[in-house]
Amino acid sequence: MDQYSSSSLVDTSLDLTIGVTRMRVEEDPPQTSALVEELNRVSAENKKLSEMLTLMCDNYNVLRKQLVEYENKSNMTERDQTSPPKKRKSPTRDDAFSSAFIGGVSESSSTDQDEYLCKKQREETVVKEKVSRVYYKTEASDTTLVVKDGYQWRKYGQKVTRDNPSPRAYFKCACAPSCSVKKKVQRSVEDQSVLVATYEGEHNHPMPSQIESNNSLNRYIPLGGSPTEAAAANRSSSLTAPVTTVDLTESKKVTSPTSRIDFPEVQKLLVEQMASSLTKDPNFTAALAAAVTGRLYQQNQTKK
DNA sequence: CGAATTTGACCGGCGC
DNA sequence: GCGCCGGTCAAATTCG
Repeated sequence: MDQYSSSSLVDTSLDLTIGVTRMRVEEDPPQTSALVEELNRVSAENKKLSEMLTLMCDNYNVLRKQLVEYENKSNMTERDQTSPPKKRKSPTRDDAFSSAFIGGVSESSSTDQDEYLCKKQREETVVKEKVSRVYYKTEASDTTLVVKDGYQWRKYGQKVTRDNPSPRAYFKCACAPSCSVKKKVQRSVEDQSVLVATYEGEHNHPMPSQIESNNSLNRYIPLGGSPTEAAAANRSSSLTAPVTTVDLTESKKVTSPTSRIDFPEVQKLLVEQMASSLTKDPNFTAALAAAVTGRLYQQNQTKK
């Protein structure tokens, strides 16, 4: 989580200024100067974007800090309160944040007087489930509800729910009954190309096929965050370009299979994404080609 | 032929 | 009490 926030440390800017000054050759034909100008403009834009990214990261850090403070405060006040019994609500209908939050409360509180709450907590302790939600980006045309997260799952049901036209698939861990983790997979209402996987419980065994999940051709990228965030990220990129966003909703207490991705891997992925999106940009390739030819041209001139 | 998936039936919680 | 809805079961079907 915080590891993402440190993405501000990742230098996302590409050194496009290479050779720009040296490219000012004696003759400097009008085409070259135009390209150099374009290159300058692009590097300025790149610099501006880098600054914006840094600013965004700073803002994120501040917001994150405030969220943590708010969480702590809420935990404190809820423990003090002798709140009236609330109507039971299905945990699956809660969003990721509140579910994780409720889980946190049930773990930490032990001094409640209210009989109902005690009973409820006992129930929750018995269930002892940690709920986390992960968003995966897929091809929009891909109709399967299969999420390759490294674990093996057995599908035991599928249902069309009221709030979402796309069906919801129910999975149990293949190691069941020894591992009682469950997973629900459904397409996001907002963006059909985003799969929402809700994990209930924690695996009591290691990931059986980490390599498979990494090398799979049908590579799913955990998006995290909200569907809107994921959808927005999807809109801003090509369909094939994988997108990774920061999961703002997931509590540190909640562990999901995808949250185990260590930072260097994320960093590598980011670099790959940037590289692929840049190489797909015709403007960038044109500018790069111009820079290279310019450099070659300069070398030829100096040799003479 | 066994394992995995599909799909309709069933069950329990919740709101009215 | 009844109906709705999400979740689960298990027989039928498909797949390797």
